[in-house]
Amino acid sequence: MAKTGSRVTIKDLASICNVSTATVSRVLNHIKGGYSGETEARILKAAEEMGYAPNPMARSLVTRKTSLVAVLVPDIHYYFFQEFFAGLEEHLNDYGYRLLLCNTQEDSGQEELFIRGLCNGLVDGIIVSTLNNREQNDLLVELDREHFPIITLERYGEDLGDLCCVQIDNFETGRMAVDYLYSQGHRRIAFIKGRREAKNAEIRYQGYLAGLRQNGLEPDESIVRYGDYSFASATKAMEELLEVGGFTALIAANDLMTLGACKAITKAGRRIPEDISVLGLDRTILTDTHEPSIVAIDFCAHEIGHTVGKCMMAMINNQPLGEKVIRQNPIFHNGKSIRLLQE
Amino acid sequence: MAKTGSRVTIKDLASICNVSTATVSRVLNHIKGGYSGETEARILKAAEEMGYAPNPMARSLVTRKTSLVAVLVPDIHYYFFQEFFAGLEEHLNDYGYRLLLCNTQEDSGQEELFIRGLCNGLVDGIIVSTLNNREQNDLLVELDREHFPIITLERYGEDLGDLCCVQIDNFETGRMAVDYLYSQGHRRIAFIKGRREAKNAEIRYQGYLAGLRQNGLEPDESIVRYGDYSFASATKAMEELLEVGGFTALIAANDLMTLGACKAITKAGRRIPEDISVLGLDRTILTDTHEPSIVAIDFCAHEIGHTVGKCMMAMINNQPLGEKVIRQNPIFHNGKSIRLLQE
DNA sequence: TCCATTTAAGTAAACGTTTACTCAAAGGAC
DNA sequence: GTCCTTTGAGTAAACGTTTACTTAAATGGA
Repeated sequence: MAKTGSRVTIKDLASICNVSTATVSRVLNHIKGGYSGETEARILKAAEEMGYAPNPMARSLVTRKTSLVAVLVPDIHYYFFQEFFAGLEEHLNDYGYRLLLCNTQEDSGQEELFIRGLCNGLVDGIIVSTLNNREQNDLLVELDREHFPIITLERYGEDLGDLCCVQIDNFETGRMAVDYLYSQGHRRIAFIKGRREAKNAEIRYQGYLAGLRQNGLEPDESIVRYGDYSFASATKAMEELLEVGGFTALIAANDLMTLGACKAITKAGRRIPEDISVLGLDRTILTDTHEPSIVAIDFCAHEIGHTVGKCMMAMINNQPLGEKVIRQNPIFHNGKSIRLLQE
Repeated sequence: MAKTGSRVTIKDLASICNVSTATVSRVLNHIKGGYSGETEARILKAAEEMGYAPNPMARSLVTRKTSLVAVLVPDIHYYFFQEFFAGLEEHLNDYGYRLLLCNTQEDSGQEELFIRGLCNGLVDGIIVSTLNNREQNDLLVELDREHFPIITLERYGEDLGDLCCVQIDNFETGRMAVDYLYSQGHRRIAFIKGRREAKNAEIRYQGYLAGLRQNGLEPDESIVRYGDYSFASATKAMEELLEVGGFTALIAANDLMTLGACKAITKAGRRIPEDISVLGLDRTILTDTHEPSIVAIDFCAHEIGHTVGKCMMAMINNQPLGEKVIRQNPIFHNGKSIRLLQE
């Protein structure tokens, strides 16, 4: 029984049970009406015994739904995308959906290739998560206009039309970081930014500035440096900052730069957090396992995954979506305790 | 032109070009013969202009191939699986294949559910990677017997039949680690093992023992401890080892335990590597970014991905596979330099 | 008893391809 | 001119479902 590979079809069941394929289909899909309880039991029993499993291709061909969703990420090595994917999968599996994972390798040419190859019937929807902002939004907007379910993550641009965009609250992230350090008594807070071109990095910096002003502190560009998100770039930036001096806390724009900064600090013989407090934007396994332990802001990637999953199911089922832009609040993460800052 | 969402079919092309669907199909699939150059050009032009894209479901229904492969991993958070997935994707994308990624969450019940749901026509093959060895191998063996393409990673058991198993050379990993430390002058080498139930952890330990004997060293159980692969377990194990003392080097069975051990060492006021040399089995981003920098053995997950991709394509195309068990040699990784130990 | 309604099905088209088979015309050898 | 082969197609079945439409029998009310 339940032979896994045997190709028993709905026709086989029909002929064995002396009914039509229509009846079998109705029973198997639990469509009410159109058959007696006796017939139902007979068909169900036969299906069970013969190990019937529906052919997803045949079904999809007629229903025009595949129960497949594609997720495009720039690079699965980023902790954020791992968390995001896990949350999304958790949500969509409940609806019988499976996920195609595609690494675009931060190349928008690749991205377009994937999208064009997937949107024509293979998947019911596409989720595009971008590392930073991308210019090439036209294709997405066009698909969206044709009512093909598309959701983007952290994508920015003037021409996004009605596209459903889910974003991290980058501004709040930066503001929140300052707030925390201020509450710990810090009055001079250095900042290591992300790439100049990165929109979200810029927004985090704006949040940092707002946080300073809100607490009556004067922004000072002499204790702000650019990095390129890499470990080494932050080490270098931190060395420069240490020469300038005059601050008691540091905010770094991502996890790798946080670690890179820490290296420069300990190398210089300063202690964390006694001499300099370090706060990382983007809590990941790297910041979690770091010694000495550091404070970090959690981007709630797992929760974002759930949110996106919910939106995607709504779009696929043609349900109203409410607002098109959803902003996920970051969570403040200090050692083992996690709490939501905004209710 | 090239309207992405419009559903132009082969029939549309046929009627516009005044040919049959068969001819269109032949042209589009580059099947030689059956049409003139003039006809070919006309059809190709129309297809381009109307933005024709074949319906993958309809095609799959008749060809019985979906160009989809499923990858089951216990948890995508493990660096090994990220690397593995990236390598596999790189390889299979070249053949027009896309990957379904499924997190089994280290639960063999989940694993079975996924497999049963996928093997009936949705994917052309399944790759099952296991964190440790699993008992429930029957389903896999049965599918394999029915010639459904299955490849397993790091799976162990008596009853694996003709299953294609790709494995890390865990034995060599342990042996190699000892060899390196011996070459650096160490004569007393401690070891933190993985879980007692884990087959691959046990094999690594056997490699460690063999490495000791091979170099004329006497194994000493007093400087061997069990961990459970977690950071905390290694910190605890290391604290115990430090009390025992009498060693100058340590080998830890994975990346998290390597970091956990380092924490205990620095907390105890000992320096790395001056007082104690640390060598990690499994090089990951965690060991890469650790300060002070540590030596680690790379499991070549990316390369394994390529190997598995090659095997999978061979199985799908009914080509001979050669040996069914493939063992991937680990690579020795010291800071930035990587070199193969065995040619 | 007669008519209307419900129940329990069956029929057949449709989804968009691929492909085995057929076939007519043209070309070439003799 | 006849026969064989090649070329350039067309025909239609098949893949395994779903579903709109039809139908016959049973049920129920008056």
